[in-house]
Amino acid sequence: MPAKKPTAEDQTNESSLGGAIDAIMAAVEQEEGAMTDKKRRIVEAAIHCFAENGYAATATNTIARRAGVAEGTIFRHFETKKDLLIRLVRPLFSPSLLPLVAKELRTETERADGDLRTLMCTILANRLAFADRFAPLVRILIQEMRFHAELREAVAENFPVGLQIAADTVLKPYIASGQIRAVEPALFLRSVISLLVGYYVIRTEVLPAQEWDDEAEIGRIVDLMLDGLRPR
Amino acid sequence: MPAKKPTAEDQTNESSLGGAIDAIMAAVEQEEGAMTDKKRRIVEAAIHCFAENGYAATATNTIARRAGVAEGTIFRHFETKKDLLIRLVRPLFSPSLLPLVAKELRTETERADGDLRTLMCTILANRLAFADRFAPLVRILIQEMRFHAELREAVAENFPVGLQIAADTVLKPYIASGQIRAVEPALFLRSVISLLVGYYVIRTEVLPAQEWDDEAEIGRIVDLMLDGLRPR
Amino acid sequence: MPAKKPTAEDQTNESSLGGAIDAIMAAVEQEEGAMTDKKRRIVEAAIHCFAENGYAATATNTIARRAGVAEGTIFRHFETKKDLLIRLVRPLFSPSLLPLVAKELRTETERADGDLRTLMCTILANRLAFADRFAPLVRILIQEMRFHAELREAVAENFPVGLQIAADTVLKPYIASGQIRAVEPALFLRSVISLLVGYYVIRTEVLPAQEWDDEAEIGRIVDLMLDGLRPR
Amino acid sequence: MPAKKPTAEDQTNESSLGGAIDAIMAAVEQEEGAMTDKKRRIVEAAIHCFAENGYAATATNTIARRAGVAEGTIFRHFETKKDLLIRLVRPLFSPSLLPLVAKELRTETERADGDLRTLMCTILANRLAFADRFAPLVRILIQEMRFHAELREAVAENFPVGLQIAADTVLKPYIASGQIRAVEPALFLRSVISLLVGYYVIRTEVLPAQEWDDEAEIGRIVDLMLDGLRPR
DNA sequence: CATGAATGAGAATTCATTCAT
DNA sequence: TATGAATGAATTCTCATTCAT
Repeated sequence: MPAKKPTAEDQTNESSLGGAIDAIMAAVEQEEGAMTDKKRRIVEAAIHCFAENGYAATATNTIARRAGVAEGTIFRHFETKKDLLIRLVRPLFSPSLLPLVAKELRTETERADGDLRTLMCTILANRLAFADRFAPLVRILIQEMRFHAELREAVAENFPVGLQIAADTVLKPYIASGQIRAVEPALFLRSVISLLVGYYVIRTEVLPAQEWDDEAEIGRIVDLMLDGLRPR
Repeated sequence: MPAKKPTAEDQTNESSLGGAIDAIMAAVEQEEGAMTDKKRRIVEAAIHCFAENGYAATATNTIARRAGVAEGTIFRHFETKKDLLIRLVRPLFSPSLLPLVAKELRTETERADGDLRTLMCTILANRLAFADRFAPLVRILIQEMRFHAELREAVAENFPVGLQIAADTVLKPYIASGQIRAVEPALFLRSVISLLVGYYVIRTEVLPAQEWDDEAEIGRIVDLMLDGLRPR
Repeated sequence: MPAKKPTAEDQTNESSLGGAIDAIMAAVEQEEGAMTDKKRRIVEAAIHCFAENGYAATATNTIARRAGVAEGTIFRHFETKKDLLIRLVRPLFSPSLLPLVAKELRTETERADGDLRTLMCTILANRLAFADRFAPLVRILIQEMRFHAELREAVAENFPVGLQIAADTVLKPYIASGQIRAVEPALFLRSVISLLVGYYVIRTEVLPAQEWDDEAEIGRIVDLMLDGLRPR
Repeated sequence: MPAKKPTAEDQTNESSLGGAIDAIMAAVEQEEGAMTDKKRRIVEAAIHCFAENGYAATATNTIARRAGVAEGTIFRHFETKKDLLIRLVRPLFSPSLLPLVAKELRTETERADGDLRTLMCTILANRLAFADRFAPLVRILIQEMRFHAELREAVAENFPVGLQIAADTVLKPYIASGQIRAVEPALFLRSVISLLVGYYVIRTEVLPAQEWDDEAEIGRIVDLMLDGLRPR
């Protein structure tokens, strides 16, 4: 018995991904169709490994061990290692995901009932929740985008759509009603995203040990965006 | 050596590092001491390769070929591939670099002569120039930080110092004089950095093909920061 | 599988291990469990190479070529080159081997029926046969012991047991019956082993070209041991 | 300053060779002629390293560091690594060494004045002293002989001479005078050497921690040789 | 579907040796 | 004589992928 037979035990369930994995697996399943148990475990393990060590530094052998399957099994389900990467990230651009976000946005807008501050807080909070839910996938996407044209293209295709939706839904009505100055939509979006991403990175990567009160922090960010640094 | 704004051309041809490399090499040389010609070429090639393809996906053999040296020569100068990575990035935390930035900040503050908007624009412009000058190193640092504890530690050690300097030099005097509302320094810094980084990424990574007018964009960012979205 | 006396011919042609290899492979198989054909061939080739050129001077690539397998295959079955070495030598300390020797000793003792000379001749002859049978492994063990703590430990663990058995089975009864002077067991054992090893080395390493009559030589050694140099 | 400059400090003077090194260096010097300080240190370091880790596992770089010289310096004094090995061991076969031993033997014989036991004890004690004095060289010789034809040839050329001397000086006269039975010289020599080597190995390699009383042990060995195991 | 032994190209690293200074 | 940077072939080990079972 030369090579140790991998077992499910080998899966180090240190689950640094938190409950996120369930939402992700659901999204992946929607893309991939029905999955056998082994395939599901491969996907899960690959997300773990890619997110933690990066694509290039992850051996298929490592994924197999973590998934508790034979190395060959991976290649029964995914043509190549790269194919695995791409199909993992794909759900992020699922046609069912972006419209969902758009719909959420619209609902939030209606609920806020014209109160700009409430609206922005809700939007940011929801985006933050989304990021948390898909954190490992997003992390993989961001890490690997630079090195894989396929991923870049997927982003390029889908991102503008999201921006347009956001601009149309949020920005225009409020500029029209005079509650927001006439800023460029691109600047507005970039700024909101930058501030949110900045907070997200600090919270999860730079100072994860610290206690964070998302609601309060988002409130401060929104206030800064709305009122600026200068005293009124 | 003035910062050279990267353009789309740089993305495609072989030397995407542009003139930046000279400033970097000078900084590296200050850390490493006198370098033989071959060692210099190894450093240069490694920066290129790591920045373009990532650390894990770069073979030492590739670096050697690009540097025009034998593969063994790399290991005469750097104990391991990882050692090479770490010593490349080190100049970013050079004791001669951070104080320099601090000094620049002070000079800028004095020059602005109390005009907040001018000051912030100058600061952002200078930071942007710095990023451009050390772009490849910064890119390597950001890409690899997640995977190498040594890099994270170096950042953790040096970053807070920079923040403190910024807070003391810029924020406090202006809050004292009533030109800035009493916001938390952490929030202020995070926001400024987020907005600047967001712009930098968009400009160099997401839409490098577009023409960017740094001065104007920085002006808009500063206005947003100072006045907020709401009409005054 | 009777011991085959090595001759000068064996020294020069490729398979200097002669028929010994079969007995060895059986012992290795008992330790390693069922082995694939390729693994068996790796073991065989490694024994050959290590015995002939030493561990440090043997390239895994050489072993692979001799075994007719890909180099990678070696590392599928053995974690490192050193692991291969240690697992090769292990059968020499197999729990199934030492008791076997002890049992042989007892049988020999009984058969000799009190005749000391016959007994000692039988014992030496059997030990010589054992050495011949496992010659390559023994050679590897002796050559590499100095450089690998793991091997030394294995010897240190197992050797004393063998000595004790020998002392209890052979020496004590004969001292008790007055056929042997009251010598220290340690001295006795060391002497017998030294004389036998000395003969073995001369026969196989120093003067392998010469014809050796094992039975007669052992007789002379035993006579010397029993009667000494002085005329009686 | 990429590579650390080796200094004399790097010589780990844990001197496992004991005072032996002086006698050896004198012998080497007689072979090599006058030596520069650096060359002497190379020789010393090489003896250390080869004895401790074996020839194949010792890097010239390691020798250089231990000697506190540049790697290139080794090749100024010795054509190749193998040349270094061979010239190190050569003093063991120095024309000045073997006759010396022969002369010692004759002196010992005369002094013993016919008393066989005294003579043999003296001889063994002297041989043991010799082994101790040249231990590292002897160790290297024994370890590497199997792998280097040059060494084997040197042994083959010189060993028989020593045997002949021993036989003529010690054995023949005592057989003639009836103090020793008419045993084969070869058997006699082999036995004495085996017993002595056996003791030496046990004392220095197997149980070096134990306290050894050379004189007493040699006495026991000689008694065993002379009187045998059977009671008289 | 699943396995896991086998592959061989390629990875990082080592090392004896050369050579300009 | 001494240096140490440079070399490039060789070495140990890794890894994505294939394929017979």
